Amino acid sequence: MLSQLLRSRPTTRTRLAADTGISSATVSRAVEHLIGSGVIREGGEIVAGTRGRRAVTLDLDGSRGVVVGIDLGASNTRMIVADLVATPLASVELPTPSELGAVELAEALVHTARRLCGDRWDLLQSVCVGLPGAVRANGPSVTNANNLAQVEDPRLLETLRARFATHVQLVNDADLALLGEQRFGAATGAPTAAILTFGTGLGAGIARDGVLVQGRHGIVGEFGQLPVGPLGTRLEHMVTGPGILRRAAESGVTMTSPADLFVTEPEAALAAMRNQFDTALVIALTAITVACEPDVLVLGGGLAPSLEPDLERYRDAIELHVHYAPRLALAELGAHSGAAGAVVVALTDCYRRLGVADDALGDAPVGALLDLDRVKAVAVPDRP
Amino acid sequence: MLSQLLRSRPTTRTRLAADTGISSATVSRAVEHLIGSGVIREGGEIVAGTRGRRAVTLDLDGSRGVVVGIDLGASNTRMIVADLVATPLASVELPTPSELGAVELAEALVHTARRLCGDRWDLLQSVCVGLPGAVRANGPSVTNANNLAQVEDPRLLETLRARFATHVQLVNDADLALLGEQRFGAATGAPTAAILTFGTGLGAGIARDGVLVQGRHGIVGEFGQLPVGPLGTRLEHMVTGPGILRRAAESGVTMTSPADLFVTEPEAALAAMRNQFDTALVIALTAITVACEPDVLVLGGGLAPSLEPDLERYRDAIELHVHYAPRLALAELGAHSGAAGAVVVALTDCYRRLGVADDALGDAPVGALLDLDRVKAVAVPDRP
DNA sequence: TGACTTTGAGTGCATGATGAAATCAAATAG
DNA sequence: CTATTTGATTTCATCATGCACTCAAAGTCA
Repeated sequence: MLSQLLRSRPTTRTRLAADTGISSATVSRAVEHLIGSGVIREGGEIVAGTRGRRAVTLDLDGSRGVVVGIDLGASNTRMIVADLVATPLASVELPTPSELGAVELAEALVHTARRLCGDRWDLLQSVCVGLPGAVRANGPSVTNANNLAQVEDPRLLETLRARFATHVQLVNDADLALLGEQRFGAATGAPTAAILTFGTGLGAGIARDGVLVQGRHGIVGEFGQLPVGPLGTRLEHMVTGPGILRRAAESGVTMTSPADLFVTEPEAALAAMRNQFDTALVIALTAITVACEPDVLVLGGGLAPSLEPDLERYRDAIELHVHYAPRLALAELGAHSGAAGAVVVALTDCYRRLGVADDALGDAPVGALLDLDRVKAVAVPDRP
Repeated sequence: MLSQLLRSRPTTRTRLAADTGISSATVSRAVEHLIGSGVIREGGEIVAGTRGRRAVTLDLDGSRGVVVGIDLGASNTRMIVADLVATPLASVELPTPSELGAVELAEALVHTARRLCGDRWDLLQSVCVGLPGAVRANGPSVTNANNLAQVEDPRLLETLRARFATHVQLVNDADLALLGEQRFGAATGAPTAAILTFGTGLGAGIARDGVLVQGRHGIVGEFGQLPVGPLGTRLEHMVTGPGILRRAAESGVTMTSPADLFVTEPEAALAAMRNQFDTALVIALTAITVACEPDVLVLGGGLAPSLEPDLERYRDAIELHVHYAPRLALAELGAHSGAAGAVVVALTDCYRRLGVADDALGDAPVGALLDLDRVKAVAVPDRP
């Protein structure tokens, strides 16, 4: 019932009846009940040019609660506060206080969230935090967080839960970025999609039928660990910044930034390195393709924009190997995809508690597009 | 309702009521209806030593229909006829008539099935055929069937459907082998599992939460196509029979069978080849692990038994790379896993039509274990 | 052996959800 | 201003459900 409302929001009683196959009588009664309990709200009437009585639009009452989405990156942290229909209310971007321990870090996050929420703090329904590590289902606990070790400390989650006093979920940051792009960015309309992020390490996320594929040990998507290079070099070291720079140094190539690899007319030594990069990248892309056959494969992270001119070439290479290639696309939300994805997860949590059927939770638009301009518009200064 | 019956078959009215939370009154009424329509049957009473009236056991009436599972391999074809509770009724193994065209091949299969079914032919409810190729969801059509090209001809499916006059499904053979092992073999109790089969080519199948992961283009699991070797050699060529023999010939190593690679004390040249094999295999295993994080990874196909002494070593290698490794297990059903999986798919199709909820279809035991001895016991000669 | 206890299965009745059809409401077309 | 169209609500009959009770069939114990 609510499920269909989410799918085609905003809608009307008549459309709900038609879409669900439930009789209009029952729909009316159910809607009456939902309005009574404050979940749904009647909106303005449609200005339709047709004859007959005008339908009353129905929508979730977004103002009944807020959620917080946090992307806790190795260097920067982004946070978005949104209402229950995904309207961004406030956002902030600040350097991650990586010098802090787990408890202090958690308290700093809560403090910032409190500032962003303002007088809506009491309406907080759910919080999701993305972090650069593997999230195991037991607890959950975090492992493999090489770039921000303190998030492996279980007291981080304990403190967050205690101070936020609501549901708090931890999720891998690449998974969140994928969710963000799926709902608001490059992978909209692609229920099965994957992402590959070139950050400090190589991250990947997979979603099938609108649901994240998250193993119990959180290692789904760790394609960076594949020992595909000569001497068992990990794939990760061949396509991410630090690895590229190290390999350049070993080969005696001067390189100030990994982006140098993508100049249009490279010298021989650089071209050889670029070749190795391409080979490794195609392996990663092919591996993801055969792992889940995504409709769209999103490329994100700092290096991704440099790859734009060659997307078609990569796509052809994949197709050559497996006779199919997903659409390759650059991340559209950029640095905000993680926090946007965190908002999606937090909203999904809210919707589940409202009784929305599981199969509808993964469905395409949770609501208004979370548009970037608006996120920026509601940005507040780092320190008050 | 039926769903729970499948989960704990055979059961009683009282247990059904307890398990589902539905009142015993409703359960009684529903069971009455199901018995009336012939789906369910009352069995012998439980001999329980407890006081009180004895419960009447309920079970699916398996004799109301039969299904046919076919594994159409490049060299051999296996077929199992089973009743609706997965009791094997007849089986046969015969060389694949690969010289035939698509239509003739289909008719030969139907002919054999007819012979196996005997007077139960009219009870045929569903047929599933496994074949060595990628099955696309549109149609479905078949691609990448290098080892049995005629199955790509759409007339194969047309003819099968026309002659069988029931539902006929085509599924990738590795996927079926996985299903077979999941229900009856090495991966029982592991709802998310994967298989890697070393046949003429390298096949793989993935199931998550008891459901096969089948992309629309059927290329999920094509890890054999990863270009991980030197000069872009495909993974497949480094771990399967033909590739091994060719590489041996190139290196000047005499090898009569790929199994020679696994002798205990190899010469230097052979050891080097074995090393390459191991490296490639670990890449494949790691790729599957990060693709879906299976609880069990089953190894099947002709070469699999040779790997037994080294399973622990491979497992350690995976764990080294991604800090988690699935249990590695050899296929238990051997050559029968594909046909057994085909029976599972055909049964699932029947159950779905009976109205069993989707989430119960993937649940562990569809019924009596399809035990191998019994399959062999009901084997009929190749030609009558 | 026969009354009692225990457990399973079926039945009467009240309840509540549902949908078809009728009714009320609000708009436009002519 | 009336007819028509479309949306929302109400009426009423139907049906599935669960509670409580009864019937059935077994063992227990005096």
